[in-house]
Amino acid sequence: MSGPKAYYITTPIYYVNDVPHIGHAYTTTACDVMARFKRLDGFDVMFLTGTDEHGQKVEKSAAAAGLDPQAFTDRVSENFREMTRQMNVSNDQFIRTTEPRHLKASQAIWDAMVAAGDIYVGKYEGWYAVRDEAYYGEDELTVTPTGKRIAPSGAECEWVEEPSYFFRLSAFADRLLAHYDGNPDFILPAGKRSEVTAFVRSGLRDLSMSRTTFDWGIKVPDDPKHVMYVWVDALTNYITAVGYPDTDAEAYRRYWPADLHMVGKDIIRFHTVYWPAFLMSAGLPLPKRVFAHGWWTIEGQKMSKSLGNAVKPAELIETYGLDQTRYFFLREVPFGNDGDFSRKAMVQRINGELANDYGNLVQRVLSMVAKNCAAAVPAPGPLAPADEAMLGAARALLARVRADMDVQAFHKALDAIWLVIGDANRYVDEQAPWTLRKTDPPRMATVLWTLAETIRHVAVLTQPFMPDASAKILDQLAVPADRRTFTALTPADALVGGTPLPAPQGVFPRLVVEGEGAH
RNA sequence: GGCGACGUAGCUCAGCGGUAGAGCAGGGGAAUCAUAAUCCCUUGGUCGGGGGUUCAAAUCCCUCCGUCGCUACCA
Repeated sequence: MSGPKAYYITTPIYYVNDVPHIGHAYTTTACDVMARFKRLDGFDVMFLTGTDEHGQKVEKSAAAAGLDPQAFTDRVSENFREMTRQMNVSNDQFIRTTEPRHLKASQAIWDAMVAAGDIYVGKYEGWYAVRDEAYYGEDELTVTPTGKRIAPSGAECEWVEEPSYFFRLSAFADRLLAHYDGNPDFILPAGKRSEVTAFVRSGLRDLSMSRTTFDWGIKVPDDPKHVMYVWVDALTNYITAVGYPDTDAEAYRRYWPADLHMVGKDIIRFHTVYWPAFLMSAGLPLPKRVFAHGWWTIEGQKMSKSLGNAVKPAELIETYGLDQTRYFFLREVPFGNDGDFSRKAMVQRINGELANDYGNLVQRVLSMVAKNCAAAVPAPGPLAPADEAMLGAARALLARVRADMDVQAFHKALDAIWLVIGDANRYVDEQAPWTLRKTDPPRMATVLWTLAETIRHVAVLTQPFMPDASAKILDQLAVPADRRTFTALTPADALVGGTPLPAPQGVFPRLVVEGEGAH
């Protein structure tokens, strides 16, 4: 008994010290679209997101807030849960690295790496700025005439040594390179794979894996003075969530290795070098893919704390609408590239593509049906070549979109869908059902049915991107709730003439822009 | 410095050996079912500069200019 194929997708766990912004919402939304797509395509999906709650910064922030770290993280972790709700994200689990199960998993993978002989005791040394509580590289420092080392922040540094456990990362370079080579889609997009490969090829140094300078973290087994390097802890969340260290657990056997770790481009090394090396050491299978997406600029400017221009997801939803925002995220930029978020681009996408192309297509068709077909699905007569062509385009869409989604080419998937929407608008004009109404009503019914059936295909396929709006459209076509998966995209599930339809309602309102006004 | 990517119409980009493409923006027209939405036509580029290979180069090679990324332990 194999059942449906499993698909396990993860967001990074977000560092609770941050306030959720457009970047977090973007990553999570992309995963959500992927997860929804796979579910509709018949996969048994496990979709994980969560928060990373350990580390020195959190410890400090908690102290500054007058809370103990656990109480502090309990509070701020909620910000990210709230974001997933706001973005209508369908995650199956929300993991927190302060959960007991995660302590257990982290210590277990540590023990496994120790057992493999890949962890040893050494000392971590470097130029340390007490004021910043951070180490700096030699090349980052400026030396004063008196020989003092000054960090970029202006803090004075001193040479510090602390005992530390190390991971024998240097021993894994060849195996990592072999893995990249044998699995060309392990790191996407391809440009990122080249960077990582170049980095690994240049030689790997062993990795300091523990700290003794703060407490807020997972203790090293049998040596509680040491707290694990936060990335050991953080990365392990992906297997904690499926039951590790119980590798016989149902979820572990079903979902691990993960199909896709989605990450921002800033954390690609942790996911494509360290994490695979940890897993190799522990004797666990590697995830199938790590996809590194790009960053958003805001109105052409980098997001930064000093500029205070971070965009909050809630504001986007409030201003533009939830599905509109989700659509924009995945349509505006080739997935993997950096992109710019601007009000102008947002309005252009919403009005041009959602309101005018898609929304208006649905509206013009459904209102003709409502007025001229007794508020029921029209009954088609014999299909003309133009009708067959229209339906052929709609039915060919799934295969096209699936191929694009398989490589996270969200923008291409949407592009393909919009080509059919364009075909449909063209078909309306060519067939001119408003003329057929007077000259050939049965033919009008066939045309309107063809259009409704085309829209059914489109709406089923836009569900992962815009769940609510797509549902409204499918509601207006009276498509039963259990006939909305991709298995229904066949002639056997085509709209049936005579099915009563509700009154049509607009789905994507136009945004009225200042200065545009009504003419 | 090293490695790499990119530079194509006003904007965003596709094309990656066979005499330049899309979307949006701009201009003209058609239609009137529809959220004044739609459809058709159209203006616009010596494909960063120079050199080379080839019957033929945005497309391959060299070089120059410009932009950007990576070049490890804050997460």
